[in-house]
Amino acid sequence: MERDHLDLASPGKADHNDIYGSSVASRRDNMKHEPKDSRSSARSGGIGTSNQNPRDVAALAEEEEHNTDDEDNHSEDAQKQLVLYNPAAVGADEIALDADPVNSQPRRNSFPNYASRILPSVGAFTVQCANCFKWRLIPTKEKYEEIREHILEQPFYCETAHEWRAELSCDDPPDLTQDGSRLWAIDKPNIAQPPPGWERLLRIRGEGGTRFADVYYVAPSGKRLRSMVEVEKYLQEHPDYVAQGVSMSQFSFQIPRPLQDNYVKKRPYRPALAPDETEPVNRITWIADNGDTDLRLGMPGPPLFEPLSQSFKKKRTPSKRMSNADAACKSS
DNA sequence: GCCACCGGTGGC
DNA sequence: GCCACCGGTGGC
Repeated sequence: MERDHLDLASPGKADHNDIYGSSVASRRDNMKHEPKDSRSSARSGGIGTSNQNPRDVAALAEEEEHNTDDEDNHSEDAQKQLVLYNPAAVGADEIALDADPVNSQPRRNSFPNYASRILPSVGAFTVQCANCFKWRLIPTKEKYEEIREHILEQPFYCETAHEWRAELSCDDPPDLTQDGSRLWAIDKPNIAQPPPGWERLLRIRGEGGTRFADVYYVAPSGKRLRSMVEVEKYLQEHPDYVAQGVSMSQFSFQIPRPLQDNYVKKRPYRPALAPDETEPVNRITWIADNGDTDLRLGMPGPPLFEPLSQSFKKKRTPSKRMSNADAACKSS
């Protein structure tokens, strides 16, 4: 069941697959750090184990900015400029990938220990052809959500893209490959499209945190809801939406998973937990952008897939809030 | 005071 | 290990 995500770049091995991707873009500014490339030889553990289950959906992201005040272990992207996905930069007129002005906005967290950090955000969406396994860019978030909703029953093929790319076929080179140039995450399949007028927002957290991402639903009123409990409550308080047909089944707070193995901090072992070998149906993978400023359609990209994780590992320093966590940890 | 982002817990 | 929920907090 487990397959190597690298298979993506070498179609032909996988079985029936449909993988979506959403690309996450973030910017890096500046940098005072000397470029280093200590990680050029590093190997990603994550990639090799990622699964390419036919049910997978993937998200792709550019690397987020590093904490500029941290040690200079962020390696090599010192001089990288922030790059949001820019369709014009692709230089291919076959596809116009929407750079989502909302999701592409660089975000900064506001925590002291994350100073200057810019968070990744979704910049593009991709889906894997179930026949050739090449990744195809999806022009809009809406189209992506539409495809994702029924991906299990209606696999995606290159031909599916004819709606926006008339000539596309499996003979064409992939729109992009998992070349280590950005963060990848495998999305969940069959997530309902948000109700009309509502938006499903995916917010990528900074690396090294306890969670990879958060999903929010934004109601037409602008109200942000962050759990099924909140949605339910909101609908109860606003029966007009229910009357319009909005139902709980249209909401899902499932988040994608980073391909990069160490993107999320591991939770300390809890002996009470039963071992669980079962792999969820889907896995997510992230690729960190190594500085390229565009999604190079059809271009192979550098062969590396080294862990961006190395550059993030030491980011988090203890804080007062962590001392609480420590206390909680010890007490349990 | 709001809210976006993060941590942590409990459950599985 | 993943998921769901929600409290806390700094910046605005």
